[in-house]
Amino acid sequence: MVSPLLESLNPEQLAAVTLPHASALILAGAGSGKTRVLTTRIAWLLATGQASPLSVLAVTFTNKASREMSTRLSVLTPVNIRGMWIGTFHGLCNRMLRAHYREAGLPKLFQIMDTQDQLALIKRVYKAHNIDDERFPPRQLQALINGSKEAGLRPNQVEAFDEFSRRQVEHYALYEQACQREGVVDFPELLLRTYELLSRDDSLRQHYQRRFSHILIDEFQDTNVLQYKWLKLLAGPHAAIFAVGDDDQSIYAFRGANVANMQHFERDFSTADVPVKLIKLEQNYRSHGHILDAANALIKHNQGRLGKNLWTSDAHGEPVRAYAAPSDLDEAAFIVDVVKGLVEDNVSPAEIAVLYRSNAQSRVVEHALFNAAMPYRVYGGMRFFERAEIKHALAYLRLVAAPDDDGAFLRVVNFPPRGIGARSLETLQGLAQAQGSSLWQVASARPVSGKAGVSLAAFQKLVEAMKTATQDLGLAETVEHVVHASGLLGHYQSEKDGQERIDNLQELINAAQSFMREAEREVGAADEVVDDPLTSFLSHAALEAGETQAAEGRPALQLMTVHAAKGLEFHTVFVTGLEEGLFPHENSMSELDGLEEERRLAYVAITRARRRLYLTHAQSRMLHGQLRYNVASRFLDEVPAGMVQWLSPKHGDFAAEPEGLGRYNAAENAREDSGWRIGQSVKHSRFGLGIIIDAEGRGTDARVQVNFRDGGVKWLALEYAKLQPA
DNA sequence: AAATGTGGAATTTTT
DNA sequence: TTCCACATTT
Repeated sequence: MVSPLLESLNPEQLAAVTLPHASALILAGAGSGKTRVLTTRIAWLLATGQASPLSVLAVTFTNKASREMSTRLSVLTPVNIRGMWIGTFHGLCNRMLRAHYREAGLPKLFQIMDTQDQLALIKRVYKAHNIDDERFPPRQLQALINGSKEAGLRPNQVEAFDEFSRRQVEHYALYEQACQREGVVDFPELLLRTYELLSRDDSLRQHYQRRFSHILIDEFQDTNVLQYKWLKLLAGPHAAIFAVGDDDQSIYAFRGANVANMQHFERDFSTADVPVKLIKLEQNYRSHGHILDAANALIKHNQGRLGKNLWTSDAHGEPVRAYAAPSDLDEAAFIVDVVKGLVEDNVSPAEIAVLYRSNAQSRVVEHALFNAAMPYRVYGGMRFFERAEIKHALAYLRLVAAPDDDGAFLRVVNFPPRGIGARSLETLQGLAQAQGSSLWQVASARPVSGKAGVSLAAFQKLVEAMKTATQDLGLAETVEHVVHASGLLGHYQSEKDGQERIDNLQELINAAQSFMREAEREVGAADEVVDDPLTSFLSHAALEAGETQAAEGRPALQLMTVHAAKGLEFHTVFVTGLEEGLFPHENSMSELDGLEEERRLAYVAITRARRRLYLTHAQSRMLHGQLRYNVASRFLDEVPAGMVQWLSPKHGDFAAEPEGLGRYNAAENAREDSGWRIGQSVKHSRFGLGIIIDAEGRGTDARVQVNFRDGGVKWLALEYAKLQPA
């Protein structure tokens, strides 16, 4: 019964799956069967009787990953995986806090704030304490709060360097008071609360430590300091931690991910007699050889890797292609051309991805695709549960569940408009602040005079009526009732372009329905859901923001950032905008380890491709309303020339080939009489490689402006500067 | 309370 | 350029 499970695993995968009970670090390269190893490991533990479902805890970062793990696991094992804890860090922490809310010092119905709610709360705190939001930008405080919490620091533990940061820490403390008063928690708070709860409460900690003898973590390189501490705390003296990750795919340092956790792991989880076992999965089952060669060559330029080299038993496949476009428009046109050819060769557009470093780059490509009538889908942007109409509906639901939620109160007290203006709300907020109570309480206790007071009373009556009416209803019916009774539906019906919002509200009712169906069917939090469906649904809405777009009917070309592509794979991949300043991004240069993270990002991009890979760059690009001339990315040079087939003159040296693919405008062409032209790559004996971005003067006065890769932008007199075509 | 104007910023992002 | 938040007007 074990052997079919282990069939067709390669020796390293087999070793990882069947490791004896001890902590292990699995260095799993891109496309090396990481998820398979993780799920098979669990199935093997169950099959051999080494673990019961109750003793397994599996942690992921995204809901998608945790769903995939559950799905794949249920195929691999006959055992009912209900009872196993599989989820995201935040989901699991939420579960623990719901179960032990009293010990954690939280109200029973505490609500989870998403990032938007958090920012709104910060702004409210500012207003209540007359804090200047010019001097202290709310977003900056938000970053400080989240950064501190993710490092495990409360306000009294944050070090202040100067007057400014001292004030900021004060604001952090005020924010915490507000959270506590309103019974709301932000994302990092879920982690930190749980961590503090477990460190404080010995019997609780021991309970979980005894229970979870097997802890498995996916994407370990993405853990932050707090998550690592959390794992360390939860792993009792006898737990085996199975950490799977890839240091070369660490691309989230900017949001606190700490690759060093991988190094610390060996030190922290080795016991006196059993060292942490390290296994490398280097055989890649995704890409053809040439693609892997390029990826390996690129990532070799990084220092301080744990060290890994992907290989495949597959064919070399097609060469990696590169293309230098004169402009971003031409780059897009090139993509459209190639995609047309691929589709004719029966490659599904859904199997083709256009990757870029930043979202702003999608526009030009979208435009070209639109004009070519090619279906495409852009990932990223507004998520379902983040949409205004959805948040409004959820706010009504939150008030029904817990009326002291000021954030929810303010969001809908005058939406749809019912004549409660800013001035009456300010009075109300002043009173609440003075009495340290919620807006709801203040409004109930002291009727506000005038028309607004009447509306306010009507609003409270409305919410109370909702509560009564939905008392005995199921979740979906509750949502449906609230959507109607709140007047949201009516409001959008009378709006000219409200149809999409109405559809979304309908979709929210559907979401509630499938949420209940899911909970009844199986997995995880079922008990809590039965206990209090509404609170569970609200937590679900906060923790799982949903898809950005409904899936489209016909297959569409995939457009997304490189970050969003992590974990995915495609037949063909275009890595676009490979230009200095864009990819690697200029902002990364000033960050510690910034360039190396950009390189890892490029590595992730390349390793998404199974069969065909295009690397493109544009010599000029419209950015922030300004035409910019960029030098080709150093990453292009870091892939050895022999591995790349250039479909254009390398780095777009169009001067050497006047009949080339360039399409310069007349104004630019008119300027050239010197043998040099704008957009041309040049080499300077001292400044190195660059690109001509402007020119002026004639004859002996002629000067050109060059953007050097390493030396910035300089004006050079052609008569004296020793410029060479590069 | 909607409509219009203005200024400023514009990697990457999950929970 | 384009998007957003915020302020001012109508």
